[in-house]
Amino acid sequence: MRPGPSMARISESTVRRLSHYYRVLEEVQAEGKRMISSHRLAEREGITSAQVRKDLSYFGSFGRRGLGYNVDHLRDQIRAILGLERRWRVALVGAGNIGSALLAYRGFQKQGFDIVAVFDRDAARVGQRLGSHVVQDITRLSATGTGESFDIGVVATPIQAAQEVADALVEAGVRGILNFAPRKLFVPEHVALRTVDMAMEFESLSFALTQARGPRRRRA
Amino acid sequence: MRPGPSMARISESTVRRLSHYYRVLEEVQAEGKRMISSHRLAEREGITSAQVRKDLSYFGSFGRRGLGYNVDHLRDQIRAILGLERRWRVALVGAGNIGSALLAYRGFQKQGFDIVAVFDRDAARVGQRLGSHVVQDITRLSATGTGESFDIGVVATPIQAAQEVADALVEAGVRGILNFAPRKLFVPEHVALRTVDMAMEFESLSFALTQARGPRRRRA
DNA sequence: CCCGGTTTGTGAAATCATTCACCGGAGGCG
DNA sequence: CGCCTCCGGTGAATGATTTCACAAACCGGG
Repeated sequence: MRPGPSMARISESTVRRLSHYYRVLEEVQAEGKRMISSHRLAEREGITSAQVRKDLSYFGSFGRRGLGYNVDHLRDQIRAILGLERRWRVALVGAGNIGSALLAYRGFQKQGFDIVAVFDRDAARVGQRLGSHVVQDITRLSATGTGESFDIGVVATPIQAAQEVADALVEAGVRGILNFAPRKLFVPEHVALRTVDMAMEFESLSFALTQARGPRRRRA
Repeated sequence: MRPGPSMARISESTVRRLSHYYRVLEEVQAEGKRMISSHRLAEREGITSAQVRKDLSYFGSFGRRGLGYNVDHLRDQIRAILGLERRWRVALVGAGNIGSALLAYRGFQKQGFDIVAVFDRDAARVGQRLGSHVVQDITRLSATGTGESFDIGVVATPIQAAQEVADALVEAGVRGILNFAPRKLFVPEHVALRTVDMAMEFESLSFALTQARGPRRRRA
């Protein structure tokens, strides 16, 4: 389970690329290929082969010189590294647009993330069916938490409620939070936090498009 | 419009932080504060004050020594830098879960991003009403493009269609693409690309949670 | 068994991003 | 006015990440 070398601090970007490699390997597997070189893995991700090898080297030696990587084996290794061999219990807070979309999309479940409970604060939504779930009142989060716990909490609420909800999730014992509200959340050291900020992505595009006309673009 | 110094290459992280500053400034404005220091701006984002000052310095000198930044003024400046003074015409491709959520969420419109057309390939969805839009067949993308053009295209399709759709959007003349499909897209040099990969974020959490129990966590 | 063509793993170098540390402008107070 | 405190702008130092470049491993063929 910890096959790698000294297990130094792994950068966030490395982990993100591991996810990408994993997806490419699934594709390549479906294409029936048995081996793949770092070079070909890289070109499908638009990065350099050295980057691929370096990323993998943090966790061990999975390739064979002169041959490349065995697709099945590397996929299994990355799967283990990312912790995808087990299933994760996810609590979703916020049954609005994004929350509903996440719930309806079955792809996460396929990867091992089970949304096992849905909460909302709005009385109009509490009690309603949403897919196979019944929306529970947010106050029941801690109550439920004592009986059956969650690994991960998803914050899909309006911006004003986000920090409060995050606190409640931490209270309920989650060890990771995925935040869709466009603001910085503060959580204890031992809780992992990732944020998906779509407004920010739009604004980043807006910036790029605005710049594009002024100064010359980056080199080829 | 280009108030800054030599206008060096601005890093992606700096632009992302500008978005954050912008949001914090809106909050602070609502609280009625007139001035804010880099230190207080930083602590609301969980970063250092030097980072704030450095980020802003790429674009000009907006503060006053001893006083800090004028909230209204700085907000306006960042708004201009991010290109949020104009409105952007957005084409949405994919009327599934994510697409519908994006359409229903009015927040982007408030920031200047108008979804002006919705496309899908699925015959079952084409022709249906979705909010105030009628879903058009994907093949009409290029046709529409000649008449009225789009600035930004949003790819909210299944993974298999994503590259094809991106190509069609480029063909239709968009200058930026926001991709929600969990795969690397290839677009020409002159088209800006941003990707929101929720599966990757979940996997990144899974990694963090898996690591947490093994080796010691990072320092305080 | 040796040679040539591949491809990994990895220190070293280069590049990129963040933080430090200090100068100088700004106001307040006695 | 003189002094003290506050705080932005910025070059220099540090730190993190990516790329380079090459020795060693591996296979196939003669």
